Parts: sequence; structure tokens; C-alpha cells
Amino acid sequence: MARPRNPGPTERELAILQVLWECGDCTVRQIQDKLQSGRNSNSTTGYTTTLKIMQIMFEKKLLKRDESGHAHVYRAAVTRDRTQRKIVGRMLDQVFGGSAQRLVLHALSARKSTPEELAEIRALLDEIEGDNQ
Amino acid sequence: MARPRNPGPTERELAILQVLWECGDCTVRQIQDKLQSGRNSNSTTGYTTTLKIMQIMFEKKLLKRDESGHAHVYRAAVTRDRTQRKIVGRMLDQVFGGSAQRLVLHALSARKSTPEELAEIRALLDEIEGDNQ
DNA sequence: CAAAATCTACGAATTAATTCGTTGACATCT
DNA sequence: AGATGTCAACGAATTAATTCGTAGATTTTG
Repeated sequence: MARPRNPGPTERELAILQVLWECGDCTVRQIQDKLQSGRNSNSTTGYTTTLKIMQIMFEKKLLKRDESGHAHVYRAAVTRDRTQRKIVGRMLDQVFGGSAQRLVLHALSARKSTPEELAEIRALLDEIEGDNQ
Repeated sequence: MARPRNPGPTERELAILQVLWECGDCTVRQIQDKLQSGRNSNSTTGYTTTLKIMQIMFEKKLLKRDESGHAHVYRAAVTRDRTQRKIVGRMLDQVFGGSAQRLVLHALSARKSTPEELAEIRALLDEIEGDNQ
């Protein structure tokens, strides 16, 4: 009679995954430092908060960890690609009614892309059209 | 000492906005029927639940309503474009580290697009490149 | 070794989101 | 008018997410 659990990683969990995807294996302390130093506009959170979230992520199988040392060393148990794909897929339905086109339009207008990036997107379009024929 | 309020519309609120954006003005009953008939894979929710969410959305200024009749008539107070833009912007940072390109790649591979849609995306790319020069 | 620092684990507190039940007002039907 | 049905408002209950405090174990430092 209440909200069912969210399928994917939450916002905070995603921030932690970002660090792990970029930096590889980390202790909680390393994640905490990265989050604090590079925090964009979020509130400062304490060490135990980060620890707690990572423990939950471990239970959810979002992270693996090496417990041999005193400080546990964490690693992402899900790939960046797969996670991003799931999130985009869900957002396509929830926000864009399944229209990938509208999503792309907004994505391209939301940030300025470099000419190189635009060229890569063109290449992808070529690839997709090639498959269709 | 807890979670701050989410900035944008929640998942359920988004589902209601989708209907209003597509169908225009609606009573709670109409929204409820649409959600039940077209529900994809979500659990069935009762009338009062939908009513409650729409009342909260009214308080949040996400909806306007005409209270002159017995059954209130609701209307979206936020545009689809603006809402989608915000959500994409937030997701760009949270999920894709600001890389619009990666988001586009996933969006295009997540769903098959028609040749017409792909052509429109090309046109948009042309436009963007024109602006840059 | 003793003191200080660090880390994990446990549990508590807070809040937003979600879900309904119930009640009273109003409308429609017979 | 009386019975029946619809609707808004209120409040309660549940759960996930988030945030820390504290205690006990381990490591490092003097």
C-alpha cells in the first residue's frame, strides 16, 4: 500500500557509480573525498552517509567489495553502458512517450557539442540507416 | 537531516502530465481512466490516489484548475518542452557526466527510429553546425 | 604500549512519495 | 423527496531515500 522500490540506482547511488566508473576501485574515503571536492551544487554530506549508501548498494548488488583489508575496497558491479541504457530507456517512456527523436533534440540543444561530437553522431546515423536497408 | 525535495515532477506526476499534454484539459476521472487503460506495466492505482497526486501537483504549481463546476477541470501549468529540457539537463550531468553525445548514442540505440526521424535529426545537426560558424 | 585516527556496522530520525479509506457536499435518477 | 452515485478534501499508513550519531574493532603514531 505504498511506493514500490525504484528499479535503478538512485541519484546518490549514481553519483557514486560515476566516481567508480571513472576512477576504478575505491575505498569509501576516496569516494567521499571525490564527491566533496567535485560536488556541483549539492549539500555536503558526511562520511557515514556515503558509507551507508555504499553498504546499501552492496546489498543491492550494485557494488562488489574486497573485504580482506581493514578498509574495504569497492568496485562497480554494473557497467556504465548497461546502466545508462536502462535509464535512457526508462526515460524515453516516462518523459518522451517513447520518441527517441524528441530526446535527441533536447539533448543536443541542452549542451553545445563540439564539431567532432556532431560528426560522430552523424556517423552513427549513417550506421543505423545502413542497417535498416 | 534528510532528503531535500526533488526539483522536478516525480514519476507519477510525469505520467499525469503526459496525459494532460496530449489530451488537453481533463477531470481527475478522465486522467484516471486514461492511466488505467494505457498503463504499461505499473500497478493499478485507485481514484483517490490519482486525485491526491493531482492536488499535490496543484499545490506545487504544476497544474492549474477550473473549480467552477462540481468536477474540477485540470490543465498543465508547465509546458512539455520546458519540462523535458530540465529533465534532460539534469540527467546529462547525473548520468552522462555532461556528455550530450553519449546520451544521444544511447537514445538512438535504445529505440528504432524511422528514416523520417533520422532525417529530422540530421537537419537539426545541420542547424547546430550552421550556428557554430 | 598508550593515544589518536580510521573504519565498519548498527540503528535511529527525517522527509518525500505513494497509496487509500472515510466523510461530507453536491448531482442525478426514479 | 429519497435513493444512488460522483467528487473533493482530509488525514492516516507505508516505504524508499537520505542523513548521521555512536560503539567497537583495527591501524597508525608518538
